[in-house]
Amino acid sequence: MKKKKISITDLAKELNVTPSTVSRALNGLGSISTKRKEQIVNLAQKYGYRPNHIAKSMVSNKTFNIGLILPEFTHNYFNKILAGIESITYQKGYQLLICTSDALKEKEEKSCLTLLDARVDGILAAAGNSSDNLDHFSKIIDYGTPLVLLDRICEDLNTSYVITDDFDGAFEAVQYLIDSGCRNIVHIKGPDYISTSFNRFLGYQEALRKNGLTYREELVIAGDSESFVDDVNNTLNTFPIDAFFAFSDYNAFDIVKVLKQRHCKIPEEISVIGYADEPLAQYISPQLSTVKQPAYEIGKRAAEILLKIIEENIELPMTEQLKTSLVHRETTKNSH
Amino acid sequence: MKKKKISITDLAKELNVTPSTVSRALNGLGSISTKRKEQIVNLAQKYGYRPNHIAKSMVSNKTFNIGLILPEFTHNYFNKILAGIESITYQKGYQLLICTSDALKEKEEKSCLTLLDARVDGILAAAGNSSDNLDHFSKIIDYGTPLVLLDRICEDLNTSYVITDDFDGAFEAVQYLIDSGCRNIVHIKGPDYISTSFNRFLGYQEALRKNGLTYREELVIAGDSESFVDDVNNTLNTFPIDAFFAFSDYNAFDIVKVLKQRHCKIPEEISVIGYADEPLAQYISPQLSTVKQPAYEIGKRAAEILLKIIEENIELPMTEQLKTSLVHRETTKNSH
DNA sequence: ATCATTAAGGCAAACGTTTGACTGGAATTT
DNA sequence: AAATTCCAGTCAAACGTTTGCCTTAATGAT
Repeated sequence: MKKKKISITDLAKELNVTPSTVSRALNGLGSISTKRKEQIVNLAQKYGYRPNHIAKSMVSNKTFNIGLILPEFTHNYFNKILAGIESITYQKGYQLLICTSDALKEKEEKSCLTLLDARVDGILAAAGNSSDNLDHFSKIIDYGTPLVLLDRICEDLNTSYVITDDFDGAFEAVQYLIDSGCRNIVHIKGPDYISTSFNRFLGYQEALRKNGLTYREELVIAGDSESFVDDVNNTLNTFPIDAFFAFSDYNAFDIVKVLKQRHCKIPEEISVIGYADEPLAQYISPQLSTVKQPAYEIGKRAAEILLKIIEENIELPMTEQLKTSLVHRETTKNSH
Repeated sequence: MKKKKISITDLAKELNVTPSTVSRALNGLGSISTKRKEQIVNLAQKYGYRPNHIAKSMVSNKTFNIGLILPEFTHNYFNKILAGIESITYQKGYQLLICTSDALKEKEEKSCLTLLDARVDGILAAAGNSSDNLDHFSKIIDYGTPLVLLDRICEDLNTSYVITDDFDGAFEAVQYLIDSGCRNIVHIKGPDYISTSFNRFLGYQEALRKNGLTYREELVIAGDSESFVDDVNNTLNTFPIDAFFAFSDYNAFDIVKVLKQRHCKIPEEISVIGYADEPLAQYISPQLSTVKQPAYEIGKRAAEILLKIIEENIELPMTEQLKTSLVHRETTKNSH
């Protein structure tokens, strides 16, 4: 059975002083005689007094809790983000209240309410891919709770963001492919309504354009399609493909599998670049070249920004863009 | 700026009733005329009233928060535990307050205090270190907060446990290797200060002993050493090795890589068994045989037990031991 | 017409803490 | 000696909610 903890009032009674005196003694505020203070501190020590954060929250309207909404925890990407966030919140004395959304809009909405009800001081959220509509987040903003969104920009939502430069990451990857001699580069595209996948798509196009290669719609395949593997095979049968740039590592894994089945030489005949640098990338054979997102850093920066907003009462939203880096492994040729 | 949320008192004022009436109307308790009730509910709706959980906690002495202490989140094992826990707590309307300990006793202690200070309804913890001093956990017990420990039993601590049998898991794995004809079995050992790795080490030794094989210190390699890959190669050069039993899948992956470089036939010449069944195990080639820990289940059961203790006010501790299972894939021979 | 019952809702305390305003007395200044 | 300052504390309200007890008025039974 949960025992009643000793309270400031209990201490006050035992010493025949008022709770205010005890509070001030313990917090070192107001003026209290050294003798009294010592007496109070000693008694608190003796009983192992611990302040009640809940009661504190009531009066201060501050919980030192940060809400975190992530789609799931089974992907390395989100774990690293979590680890990054935690490194900051721990240091600053905040606790993390976590919610998983399973990338379902419904659960995401519910999580927002739950966290708001819990009166968290701020919220960090990575919107799942399935929600093209982010109204539930505007509820957070309306209430005035600081919000930092990870990974995806949403034009309509006037809040802070920490994102990686998807355009640039994609551009760099495709530029590398071109530099290493590839000319017929397929892009595996993610859902259109997600800013990240759209930006990678744009980066792909821009890299082609800048190098005088024409963009061909036939060389773009939807990565989330049912017929994905078939589409890849068809494209390989129809065009003289020499490279793939995929929206995600998982798509890239599938492509490597297909190419191995077709006894294609990787990377001599066909190069492959993925996106995210999942740990798997290093373990498959050949090891996957990929665009590395600084997940830990993203979490860290997002937490830093959120706490800055909370503690310095900053009103205007800020956006921070982190750099990706191309990891050259075994599915790409050396560029000249 | 954080806006003040509408409170029960605000609603009460606007309708010239008392807060008690509003509270009862909203909770459907006490007797209130249908008209009044409707009026109150409508107004609450209009203003988007949301109850303040903090205030509720003050009077009920219940937070609907569960504290969670894990060493880290970058390993799949703990993520799965987290996912398992979350699946239960979400369903029962509890929130998770998470703390990472980095397997440091100091942080672990601090986390205990933090969670206690936050007045969580219960705590789930996976102890990270092997120190026999678990005073910080006994503090939780002393205060009467329900506690379920994961993964590791501590004799002195009279509380509930959900564990897997590392000794047994290791024993079974090594027994399998012996049954399939291996005699010179290398063990890749985890850090000494982690009890799980130590127990697996003991299981390895016991399996050898029981089968009349002598334990040889030279066949034990530290998995976390800088020179790990060199050590493996040296051992392979020096002894007629026919199997590896690794403390973790990641070590096993590295070994497979080394063996492939040496053009060793797996499993004909050398067998490999890992530990944990990381998702990667199925993606590498050959697919890794490994000891599967039911991580998701562990989390789930631990959460179930904790909530049972909390909600049914159960006093006596319970221990549940979950079975590991050997997953036979492509890095082990069939046993006779 | 009288008494008992009940429905509807008010009152106030409680949870643990903080904080602005106040007070009584001692110490200091003029 | 009177006026001023300062120290050490007290008082009470506030945060938002719940809940046991009480009051009022209406309803029903006799």
